[in-house]
Amino acid sequence: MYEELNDMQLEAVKHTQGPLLILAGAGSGKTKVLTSRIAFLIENNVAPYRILAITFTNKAAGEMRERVDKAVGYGAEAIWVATFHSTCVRILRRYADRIGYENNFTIYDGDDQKSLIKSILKKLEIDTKRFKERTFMSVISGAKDCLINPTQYAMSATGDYVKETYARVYREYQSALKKNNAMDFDDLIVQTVELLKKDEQVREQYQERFEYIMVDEYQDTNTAQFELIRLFAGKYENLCVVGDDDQSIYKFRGANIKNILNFEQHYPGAHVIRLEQNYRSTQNILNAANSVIKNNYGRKDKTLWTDNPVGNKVVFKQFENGDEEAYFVAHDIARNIKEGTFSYADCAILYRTNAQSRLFEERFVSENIPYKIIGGVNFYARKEIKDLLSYLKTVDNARDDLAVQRIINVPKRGIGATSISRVSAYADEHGIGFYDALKQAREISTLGRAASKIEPFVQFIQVMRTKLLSGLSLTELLEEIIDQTGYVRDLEAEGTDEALARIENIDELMNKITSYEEEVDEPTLSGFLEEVALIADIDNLEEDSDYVVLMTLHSAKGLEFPNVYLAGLEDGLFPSYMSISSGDDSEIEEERRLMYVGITRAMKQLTISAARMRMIRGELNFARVSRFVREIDPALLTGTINETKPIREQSPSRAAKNTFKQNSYLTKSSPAKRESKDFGKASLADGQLEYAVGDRVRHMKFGEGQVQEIVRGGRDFEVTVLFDSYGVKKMFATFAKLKKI
DNA sequence: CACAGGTCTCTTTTT
DNA sequence: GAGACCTGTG
Repeated sequence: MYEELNDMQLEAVKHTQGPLLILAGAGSGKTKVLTSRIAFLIENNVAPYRILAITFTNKAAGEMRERVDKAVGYGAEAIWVATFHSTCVRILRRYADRIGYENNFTIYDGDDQKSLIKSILKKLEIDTKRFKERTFMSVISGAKDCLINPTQYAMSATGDYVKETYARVYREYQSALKKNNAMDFDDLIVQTVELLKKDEQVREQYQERFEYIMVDEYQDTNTAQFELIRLFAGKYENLCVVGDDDQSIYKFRGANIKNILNFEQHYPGAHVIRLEQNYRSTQNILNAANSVIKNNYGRKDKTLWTDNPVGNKVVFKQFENGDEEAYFVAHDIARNIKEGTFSYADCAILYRTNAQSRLFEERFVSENIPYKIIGGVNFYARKEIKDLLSYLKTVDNARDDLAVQRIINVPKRGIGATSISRVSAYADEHGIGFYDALKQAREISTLGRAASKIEPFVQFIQVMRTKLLSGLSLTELLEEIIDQTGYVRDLEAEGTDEALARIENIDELMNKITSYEEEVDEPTLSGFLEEVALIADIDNLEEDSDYVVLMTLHSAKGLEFPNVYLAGLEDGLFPSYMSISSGDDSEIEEERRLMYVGITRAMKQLTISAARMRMIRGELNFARVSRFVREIDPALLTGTINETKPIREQSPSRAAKNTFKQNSYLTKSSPAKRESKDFGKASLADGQLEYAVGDRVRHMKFGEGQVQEIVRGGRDFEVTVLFDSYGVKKMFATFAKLKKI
């Protein structure tokens, strides 16, 4: 197998001792190197169980597992191939009791975190108008990514009211987690680090065990993960990390690009190998990627090249709006299928935001193109799935207060918010869990008659437990729950498309639990719940089915497709408005890396598209073609960028005018129409607002601009403003809070 | 306590 | 345009 490797790859495979940094450009065969390296280690008599290979996604782990199994054969199953999170879960399931948790702790997903925070804000009487849950979540997550605990955070926050509030919530949040015997995603890493630092015995055990460590996508590690790896590798330091600083796209999640840029400082004497030959893309595609990424500063110097054919030029298309864009992509795919150039599964549509998937989905449905959307709402985050999982969790151990509270009134049992908070208060008072308090419902004096409504619920859970203990299978248990609660029956009665989709999801859950029972030697309810807790949508991408895949650029990292469409290449969407308005070049650079990732997913054909107008959050936005498209060497592109002038000088296209008409927007040049439509009220409107057509105004976000038109809408005035820096925006007067200047 | 209807806000990106 | 939140009614 080694003869397939080029010199650099071979060197990386054979360099097994000491720290090694492999800078692997996109499509340079890094997975092949990693798997070959594992095979090589084993051939050289390294015990399989002393090898650890860490990835970010289950999909990547699964892929590597498969390839390792193939390359190694006997003993491969002993190699530890896993994601950061599942690695940590595995360790914590054994030793969490040494840091004050029980080993059967539950794992909270984003939804759970959110509701926990919500209840904390209520408890601390924090004004949710001024402070948003989201902010707390990201502050806490950010702190954890950097291994800052509540006490440390509080110390750095003194004197700053806002930060002190964050600190209070963080502290409360963390102690609530502990009380619930729960960890959030970040905790899985943080607590493992904590465990390894505190407990010498555990640390030494794993340091001894992990003689050889490999980390994939190293550019995306955050400080906590860096520390985790450092601890793991503490004894042998046979640490091989693979990454590409040009593909670092998770800064918002705490990824610290310095981990890879400064690897040689962290590990003096580290050997560095560059993999610069690309085996994936055509020359045109690769050159397009190179011409974009070279605009970034502070990169590790490298130039990707390929022996592959030159290939077709990159196609650039510009459309009036998002509908037309989706229409084109659908028909382009249909054409490729018809001509036999590509199969559906060869095609992928990549975009910056999940919201963009909708237009494509609608179009694909009407054109009968099979598709699959990855991401958006995770399967296991869907309401119906979370409800049923909450039942399972409650039957399993009921330690998860959130799960119990979620389902206590699903279906309706007449137990409302008031009763729940009374039970909660009682539980707090007596230092017991929520479910235990439910069991004693009769003792809770404040409940009154509501107690009688709670009893059947508790009874139901207890019966399920008994049945499970007496040998009911997991599939049967779930069936019983669905049956007894009437969950599916209610949905059937509803009969809407949405309800039917939910039933399909429930069927899917049944399939998953059944296949879990078939695949695992000793299936347990806890085991199933645990497996499910760490699954992301991308992991469910099935290779053998034939459908077009739609996903965000972030989800696409690590994947490749013969025919790729990059959609929505507009300034303000990609790069995002946030990154442009931050004025921080490093944010644009991160977006540019995302563009680089997107381009390099394509093997044979790449199509880039943009729309002049797009509805974003109910607002019609005009945008110029993304700066990233301009950065591509024009010699590599077909199609021209039809927009050399800034947006403010261009008149709306025909299609744009049509849209205006549909939305009853009138052009400035036809006051007569406005009169007839609004019976002269428009001029009254101009008088009521402090500004009129032609005035200069200021907007909080968009800065200064000129009012183009004011039209009376349903209950408000719709104002169209030409902003100096952001082009034309339409907005409601009460919402926009424009100030005349 | 449940439900319907209205209002307000808003996300890039996710393990 | 969707989802969370609030309010009023039965």
